[in-house]
Amino acid sequence: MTIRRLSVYTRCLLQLEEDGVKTVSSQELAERFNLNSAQVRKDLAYFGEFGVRGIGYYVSGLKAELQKILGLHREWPVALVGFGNLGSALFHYKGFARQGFRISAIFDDDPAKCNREVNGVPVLPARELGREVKARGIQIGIVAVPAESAQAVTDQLAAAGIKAILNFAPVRIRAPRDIRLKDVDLSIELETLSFYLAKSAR
Amino acid sequence: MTIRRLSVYTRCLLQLEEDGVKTVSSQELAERFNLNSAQVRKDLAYFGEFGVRGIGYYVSGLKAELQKILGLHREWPVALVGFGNLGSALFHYKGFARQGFRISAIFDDDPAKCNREVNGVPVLPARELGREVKARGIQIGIVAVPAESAQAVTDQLAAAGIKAILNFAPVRIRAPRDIRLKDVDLSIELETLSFYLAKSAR
DNA sequence: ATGTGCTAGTGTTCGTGTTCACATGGCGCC
DNA sequence: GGCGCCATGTGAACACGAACACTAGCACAT
Repeated sequence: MTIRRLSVYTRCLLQLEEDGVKTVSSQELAERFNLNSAQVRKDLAYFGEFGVRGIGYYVSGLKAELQKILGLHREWPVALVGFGNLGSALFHYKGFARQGFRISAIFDDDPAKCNREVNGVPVLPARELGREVKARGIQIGIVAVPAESAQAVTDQLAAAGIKAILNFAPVRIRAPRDIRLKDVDLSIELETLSFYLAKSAR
Repeated sequence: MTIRRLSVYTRCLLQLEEDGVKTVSSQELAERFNLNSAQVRKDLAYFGEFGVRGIGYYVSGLKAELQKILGLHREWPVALVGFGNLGSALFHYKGFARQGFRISAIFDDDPAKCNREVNGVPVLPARELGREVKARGIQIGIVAVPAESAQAVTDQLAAAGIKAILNFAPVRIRAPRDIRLKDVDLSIELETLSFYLAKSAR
């Protein structure tokens, strides 16, 4: 099953709740994402019977269920490694906090950036990574360093006992099997776009 | 067919070429991405017979073919809208330039950021978007503005005749059917990670 | 209390994408 | 020049996810 869709639904439910909508049908949800209503129902029914026949789904109830499934009912402390352009963009990105991801420590090798606080979050030298990650019980790490240092950072995170890594560096990194690793390659997205442009120009 | 994989292959071939490797087999390629070798061959054979039986694929030849298929053999001028944290991160991101994507104009509504140049690229007020995009023949736009203004920016880009949009704003935006639209939602990626963490903690 | 309408849940069908296994065909060595 | 090697290319089997169409159940009106 595609977990991504659950995230999308959750996002949508948050919006609907803000707008004061009480119930929503699978049909309505489907239309917002060009999906099939049956698919929405299957996705949701997979985890339990959240809907009410004849009515639809109660927005706040469904939201709570999905958040629980996605593990968003709690706060996740996150370590951000790399505080360059991308790192600060991610740090200031509003979307993370809204879903319960709290960047609770930033690491960077540049001494000029270290040993100060940004919005109450400490920026620390990379050598303190292991200790801090353990001390703060951090399970998620975000890698936002240049390609060259991505593998070294990953190894450090792994050694510190992190459970999941979101990698923004444009290289394939290797991590122990028990660590969930997800790559976000910004230029791959652009490349698929250019493929379609090139094709239609052909 | 998943175009994403072609991008991934290309990335790998660039690396192999740098390392001085002349030929590569589908098996070797597959191992690098935990794929099936048959799948690699199918992906590649779909566009032509690039391999040599008994040998494998010539790295530089295959790279050139894939780049052509992906439209990476040429330069794509790109418009970047939004020059906040994320915008500058994207602007400085090395990966784009390497694949032929050249950000040739930046737009922002903040007058403090406008009417100057960054690394030779002009930062212009958003109201000039339409004119500049047309004048420069820009076909690809990157939306890196807050959620609130994403739709307005999209409409402007569409009116300016842009062909493809890469959207980083965490909202679903609507664009005319003939515009290729791709969303990158940074927190969805984190959410899938938290799903697996929450599951294994269960 | 009963019927009607609406929408969730679900077995089945359908299509796409992945894997398997084999035949095909260059290349080099004898 | 012929023969064997080895990796590609590809038809067939398979699996997974998406779409359809039907059934079940709740709410509200009569």
